[in-house]
Amino acid sequence: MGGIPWVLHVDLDQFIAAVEVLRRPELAGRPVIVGGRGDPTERAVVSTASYEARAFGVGSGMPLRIAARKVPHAVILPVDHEAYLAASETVMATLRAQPGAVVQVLGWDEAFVGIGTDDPEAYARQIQAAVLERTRLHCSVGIGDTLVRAKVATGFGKPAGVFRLTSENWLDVMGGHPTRDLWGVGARVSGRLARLGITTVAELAAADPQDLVPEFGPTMGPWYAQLGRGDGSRVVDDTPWVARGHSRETTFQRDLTEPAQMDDAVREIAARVLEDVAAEGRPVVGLTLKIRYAPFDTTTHARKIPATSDRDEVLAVALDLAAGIEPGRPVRLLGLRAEMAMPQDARTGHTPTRGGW
DNA sequence: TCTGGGGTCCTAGGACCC
DNA sequence: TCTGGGGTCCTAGGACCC
Repeated sequence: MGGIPWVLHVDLDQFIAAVEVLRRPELAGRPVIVGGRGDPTERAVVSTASYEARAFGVGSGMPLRIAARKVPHAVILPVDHEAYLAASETVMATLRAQPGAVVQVLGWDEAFVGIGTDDPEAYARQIQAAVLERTRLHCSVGIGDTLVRAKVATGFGKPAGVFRLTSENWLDVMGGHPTRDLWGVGARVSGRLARLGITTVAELAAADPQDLVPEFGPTMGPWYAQLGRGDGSRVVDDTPWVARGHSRETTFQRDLTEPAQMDDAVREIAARVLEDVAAEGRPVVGLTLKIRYAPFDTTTHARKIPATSDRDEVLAVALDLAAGIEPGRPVRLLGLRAEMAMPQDARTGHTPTRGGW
């Protein structure tokens, strides 16, 4: 494949809501909210809202209860992981089928596509058409000369558009934006940057990386400065992802108060984690129990263990960690994460790090 | 606005070792 | 018996993303 190397970032538009509307065409044009088990009286949050629902101020992460209050006539649906996974796999297969494409999956509804071409816009339109034809789903495409610029560009293309962001126009387009609009800068970090007198992308781009070290450390400080410039890796890496671990957690509809209930919950969660781990055929090397006490006070207890694939051994450690739950405090959530041994080739191979981007 | 679930990575501080 | 300086491993917590 000839031409200049480009990074494309493909992002499905309102993915989850779109999948739901596809199988229930009568919902088209209506405010659709997907979250939890679809019951707004339960403890749950919004996974995705359709554009019609977003117009009422509903967004992902919002408690379902609040969303339902804001849009009383909304259609509220339960999360259906299988359906989204199936749709996602079709989308990713379509991307991989594009001539010359190197595909790096980022999640259910987004991926980087590396391609050598002299007309990235035409290639992007071709991708959109192929995805639409195969799945009836619309996507937006960001074009960039780095991963970061491609990822940020997509936001300007939504919905169903294409936008190009390179070193040429990065500061013109992004310079005046708050640092929060960068991929990897959240509410906390943007606040800490603001205390250093840095509120815009242009200011972050102009910052001396070394000046950020005292606040953010030797890895993250320079990384944020680089992010401000939009610089970083240009390499789309299609190495299959190897999970570091698997976890399950449950927010109880009513807080648990009895130790026996908590032990039962840990057994149940551990069984599900072990199922996920067994599917990988790799031994467990560490466990982390997550406890959220009412009202919302979260802590973790972790332990490294000698590599084992024995379910009873893992369960015994999980229960031992659970013995550290403070007696007398109502528990809102319990979670368990199992860390797995990395396969030999993955350990020696390329491992993506935040600093590396 | 009473706040999910599944991930990843970074940092700080203590233990321990030489 | 006023106390160094690395290095590594471990745990807890924080931050971010979709």
